[in-house]
Amino acid sequence: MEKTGISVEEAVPVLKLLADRTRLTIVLMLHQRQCCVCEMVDVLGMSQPAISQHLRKLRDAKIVAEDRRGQWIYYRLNRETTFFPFVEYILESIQAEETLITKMDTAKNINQC
Amino acid sequence: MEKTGISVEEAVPVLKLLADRTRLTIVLMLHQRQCCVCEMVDVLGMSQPAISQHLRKLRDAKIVAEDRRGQWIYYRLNRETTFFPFVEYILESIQAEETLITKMDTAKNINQC
DNA sequence: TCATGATATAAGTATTTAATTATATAGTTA
DNA sequence: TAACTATATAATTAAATACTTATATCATGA
Repeated sequence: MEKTGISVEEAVPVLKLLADRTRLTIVLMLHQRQCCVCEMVDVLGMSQPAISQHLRKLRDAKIVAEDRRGQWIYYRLNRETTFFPFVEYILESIQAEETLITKMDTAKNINQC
Repeated sequence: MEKTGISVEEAVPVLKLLADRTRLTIVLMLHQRQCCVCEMVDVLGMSQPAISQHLRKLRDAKIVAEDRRGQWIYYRLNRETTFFPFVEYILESIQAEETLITKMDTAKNINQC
């Protein structure tokens, strides 16, 4: 059992951000592959501002990072933090619903991003 | 990397409960050994009702369990849940402050529980 | 049985949070 | 440059949350 060894102070804000169904699903999606916002909107069936606001929190906390490519902004997990192994293990402990991948593929086809 | 394989629905409420400094410290204490409420009050320097209310939430979610022994109620981690391995790994990923164990010992001496 | 100590519950409150709607910004293409 | 698409931000609001203080419960021991 490998330890990531982060402090309570470091762990709490990370756990807070993962402890929301919408954000947890977002990071689970990003654990599969990078995604642009429109895909998340489709998959999660939620308003675009809601998704953007969740992404801002995740970005501020450095859990995710963005890459702009033309019109689209692709999000990905930020692997450059001390707590990334902690986040990664949590994500790997969670079984994404079967439908998540299906929905991600569908979203990718609907949007041309 | 062994997977605990819990669902998003199962993970979110567990993460919500762990995503609080006080509760996370409580479960970190219980990961060391069982404790009674008065020890937690001492270690965390918080009011007894505040601790009791956190414990109720943790108990309702089956993250912890209680054993009454006379006047004292000892709490411990509840190992009988599907999500226990998930909780355990999170706790093992977090370095408890050096002072925590010291404080736990001191509390144990101050109270006769 | 009465006083005491340990813990739980209730009621109230201030803060945080996650949504919504409306609007702004920024890149793309005609 | 104008229209369009993708994304972000702002303002607002309802709900959830983590305390506080006051009180109740429950076991123990005089």
